[in-house]
Amino acid sequence: MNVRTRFAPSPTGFLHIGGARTALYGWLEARRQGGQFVLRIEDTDRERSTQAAEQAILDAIVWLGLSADEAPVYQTQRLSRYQEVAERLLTEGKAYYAYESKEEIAAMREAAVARGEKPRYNGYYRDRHEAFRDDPNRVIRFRNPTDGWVVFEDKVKGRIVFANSELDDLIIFRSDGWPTYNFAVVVDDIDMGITEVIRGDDHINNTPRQINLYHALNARVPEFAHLPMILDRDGKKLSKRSHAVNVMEYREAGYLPHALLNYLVRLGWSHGDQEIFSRTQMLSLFNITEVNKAASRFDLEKLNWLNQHYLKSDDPATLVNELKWHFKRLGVAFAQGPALIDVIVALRDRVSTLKEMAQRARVWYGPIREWDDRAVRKHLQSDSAPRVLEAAREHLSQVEWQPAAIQQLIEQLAMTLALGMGKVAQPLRVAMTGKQVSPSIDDTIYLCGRDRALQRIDAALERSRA
RNA sequence: GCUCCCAUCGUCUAGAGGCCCAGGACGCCGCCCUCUCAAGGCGGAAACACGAGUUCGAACCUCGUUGGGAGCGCCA
Repeated sequence: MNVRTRFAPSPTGFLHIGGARTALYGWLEARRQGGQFVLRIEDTDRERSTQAAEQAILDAIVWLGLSADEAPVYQTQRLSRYQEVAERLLTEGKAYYAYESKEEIAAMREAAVARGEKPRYNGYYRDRHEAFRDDPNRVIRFRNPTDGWVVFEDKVKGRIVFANSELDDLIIFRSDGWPTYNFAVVVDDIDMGITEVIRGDDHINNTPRQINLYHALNARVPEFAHLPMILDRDGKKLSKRSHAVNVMEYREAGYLPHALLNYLVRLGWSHGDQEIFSRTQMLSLFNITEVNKAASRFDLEKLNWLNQHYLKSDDPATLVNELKWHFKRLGVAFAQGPALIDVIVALRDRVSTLKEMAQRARVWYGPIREWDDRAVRKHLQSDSAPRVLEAAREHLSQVEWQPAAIQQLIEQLAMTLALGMGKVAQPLRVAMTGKQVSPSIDDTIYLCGRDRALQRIDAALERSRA
């Protein structure tokens, strides 16, 4: 059977990390089996849906590389279809008009709660067969079975059973003439030929109602896979407070899309002891039935590790564009300065994000922005510093401008001056960067370029005498 | 309140009755390497929520307790 999955965001905000994982799993599940992954924009909440949010979600999906196989479906463009299906249910007696006001319904709920019951609709219009009438409170409700059970085999949670007696007659068409979520989802999933519904486990409680709707429509019920939630580091629901929830904030923070994907795929799923998964490996190994049932917490430290892993192991050439993106955001004029690929190789063992890389690389593209006073005192204002700097200046003005040659020069310098490498490298390091931390000294000098390196030694000599 | 879901190191997880006095990874700690910081190498501390039951034998099966989470909208 041709497998079709979908990701169905509502355009009321950005794509958050939990949504990204849902999309990833749906994408993997469909692609692994040679099926299709499609998008549906659930924009029937016209109050809260925005064009900007929709675009932000689409952009994030593109950035992650979770491309859909077909054009997105928009619920707002399918109104006549929903009306048609609701009509059918009405004529078949499987749905009915109800005319309570919102206040009456609220009172109904309160009364139910007061009686110690679940807040539910009391079915007043269920058997009254009221005809259509032009009433601002007119809604269409689904005639849900009152007894029996709804049983389904969830692909991650296993067998789940609900008693129909726990359910009530849900509204499928609102008084404003738009369908409600549970109804639109079912009609869409049927029309789109969705075979596996993959979504957060906060939807488990909606599932029995939806299954009853499938039955009423004589449609084949798809399979369901309810994914556990992703919690923040404290085990609370993800929120702006904890850390970034917006996928695009991870790009801004310097994470690689495949690192994020690798992190997400391992959050709730595993394949033995394997931690590193390329897209291709995920595609062949992932199986939704192996996903964990329990909620998991988002751990930034592990994401950092993965991100650095890819920074270190990816072909540096493939990182050039991503680094440029971060340079632009920081306003770094990267056209004048060392080749980006050299910067990447020099820094990738030392940072865990591209943002950090871009920040640390600034010294090679512009003036030293700040001086570490401690570094200056310790390494520039030492007894040996002036000698080291002067000798280095002389030799650097002539040496072949390659890291290996520079390295050799410095080692010789240490010998000639009878100083340890620390006494030679540290003053130069502070001279080149203003700090006592940087890549290896040969790279640090090399990346400055000869002119800038010599100027910086002159400036450092000034400071060493200050 | 009612319904549903969940429960192995701090975190992500392996484990589908004996292979487990529980393995890997991140993080943490120590040592090595070293021009700084990293990276890397080596080593270490660290968990089966609790209680019954089934069984010759339980992290794995059953029941209960406790603790988390979700839902109960004319939101999705």
